[in-house]
Amino acid sequence: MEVLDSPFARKLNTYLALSAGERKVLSELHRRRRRFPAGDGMVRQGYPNRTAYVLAEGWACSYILLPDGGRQIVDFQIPGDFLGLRSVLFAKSNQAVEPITVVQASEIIASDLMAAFVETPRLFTAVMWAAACDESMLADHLAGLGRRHSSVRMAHFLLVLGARLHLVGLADKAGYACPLTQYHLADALGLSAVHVNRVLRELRETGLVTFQNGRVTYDDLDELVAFAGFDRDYLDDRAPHPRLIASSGAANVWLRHLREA
Amino acid sequence: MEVLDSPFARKLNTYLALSAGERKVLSELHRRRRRFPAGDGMVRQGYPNRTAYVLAEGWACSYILLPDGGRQIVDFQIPGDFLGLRSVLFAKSNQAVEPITVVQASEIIASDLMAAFVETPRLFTAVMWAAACDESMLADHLAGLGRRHSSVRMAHFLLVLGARLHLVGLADKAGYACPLTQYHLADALGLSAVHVNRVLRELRETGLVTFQNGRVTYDDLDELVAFAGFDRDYLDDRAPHPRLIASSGAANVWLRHLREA
DNA sequence: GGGTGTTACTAACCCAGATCAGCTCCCGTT
DNA sequence: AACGGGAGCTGATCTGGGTTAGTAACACCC
Repeated sequence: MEVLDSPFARKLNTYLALSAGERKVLSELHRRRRRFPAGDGMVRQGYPNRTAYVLAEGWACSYILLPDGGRQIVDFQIPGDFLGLRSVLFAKSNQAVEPITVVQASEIIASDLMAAFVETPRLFTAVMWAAACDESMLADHLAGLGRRHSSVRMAHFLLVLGARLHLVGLADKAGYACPLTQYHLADALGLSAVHVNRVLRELRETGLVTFQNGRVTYDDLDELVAFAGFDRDYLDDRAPHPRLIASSGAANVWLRHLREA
Repeated sequence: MEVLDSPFARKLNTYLALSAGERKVLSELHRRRRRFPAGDGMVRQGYPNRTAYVLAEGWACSYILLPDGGRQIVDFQIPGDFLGLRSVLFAKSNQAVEPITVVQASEIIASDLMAAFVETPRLFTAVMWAAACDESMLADHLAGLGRRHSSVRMAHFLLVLGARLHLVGLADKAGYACPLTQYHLADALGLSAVHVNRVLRELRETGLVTFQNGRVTYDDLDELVAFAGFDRDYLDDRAPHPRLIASSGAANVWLRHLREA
């Protein structure tokens, strides 16, 4: 199989096989590259911002700062993820975005995106699917914070992250490279950094996963999956509805209606 | 000011003043009414489902069932809210939806919605805005679960709910009618029902809010807002970007491009 | 080569909130 | 009138995870 030129294309391709033409259009969206050094805010909370990006390389996170100074990481962005979509739509975003490593991102201009959709309507379906998928993961994250105990929450989180990275070819059955610090995990999982350390030790000592030296290594994947109550079909079940694929995309329905009008 | 005919129209109208024609198109979407008795599942977790609804009357909630039997309520749906959008897009939804009271909902057929967008493109902007707004509230809920203590979490939650109900004319400065039980609050806020009771008592006894007999009453709104660290402009800040309004909607950009193609 | 910052890691203690085990009140059934 | 079930409410006890207060290892920089 041909190597796809960007993680974004690779991700979209997973459930909606893209034609050569569609891939070309996609790659043209990636013209305006920008580089962000690690740690510098890309989007600030409460400030207007008008650009969206697609992450090409590196990791970032979006978070909410609370009045008492605490922060809650809402999501991590990995290669292939959209970034700052909300801040284009809203006058102010309630979230801030910060690169974790050095980040390479392609600036997406709304009109370019629209034009791309027009040229290749199936891209619309694919992008909508990716967005809906993200929201579904957000709900899952929320359920973990509300109802899972720390070690299960951690185990589940590491597995979801692995599944997402797998989609863009950055993880395999053995594990994945992970630039997060224990502080990032704490802020994402609603725990203290101290407790994150305890939980990671526990998971390591019981032979489930090892989080160390910037790598996550599955020590016993089956046990880990069982312990976390992780749905093995995690991302598969979020595949677009067969009907959508069969009709070659909602965008086509849209287009047909437009032309009849 | 004229009374708008549905909560959905009323909500969309708040930030994007709708013309009479647009309102008419909207109301036509509401033709296929369905009634759901309280308690019966409308969408089941893990089952395919192909219909989306707009809630016209009553309350519902969407939740995730965890392997250990716990449940986490992800969101409450109040009149004017979309419902089951995800389950149209995905083969399976990871969430279930259940009416809390008797629910009147309008079945929305994808092609009707598309047709409506074509007739009145600004509706597209308005609906996208509402969807993005929901996602932003989801992130806020998540932050509460991760980083707010029980009483602040509760206070904040009751205020957000009030703000949402206010948008559709179901709340005023004094409070609002609320059919939720303490168990609902527990499952939404990640607490035990016992603790919910204690927190509600505390808030009542300190003279901030009273949750009783199916009503939420603000006893001291200013104090409550301060205590919860609630952003007074909560929903205002989620207004669409001025640019969107000025250009009379993203959908127009979209349409223009389509016609040039 | 010492100074300063960041991340990992640990132990001791404490508290927010869970769990358990009851209670009452209300409303709808038979 | 008796029954049952759901919702609200409360006290006693326990515990998961927070907080505080450190140490150690490794950067990077002057």
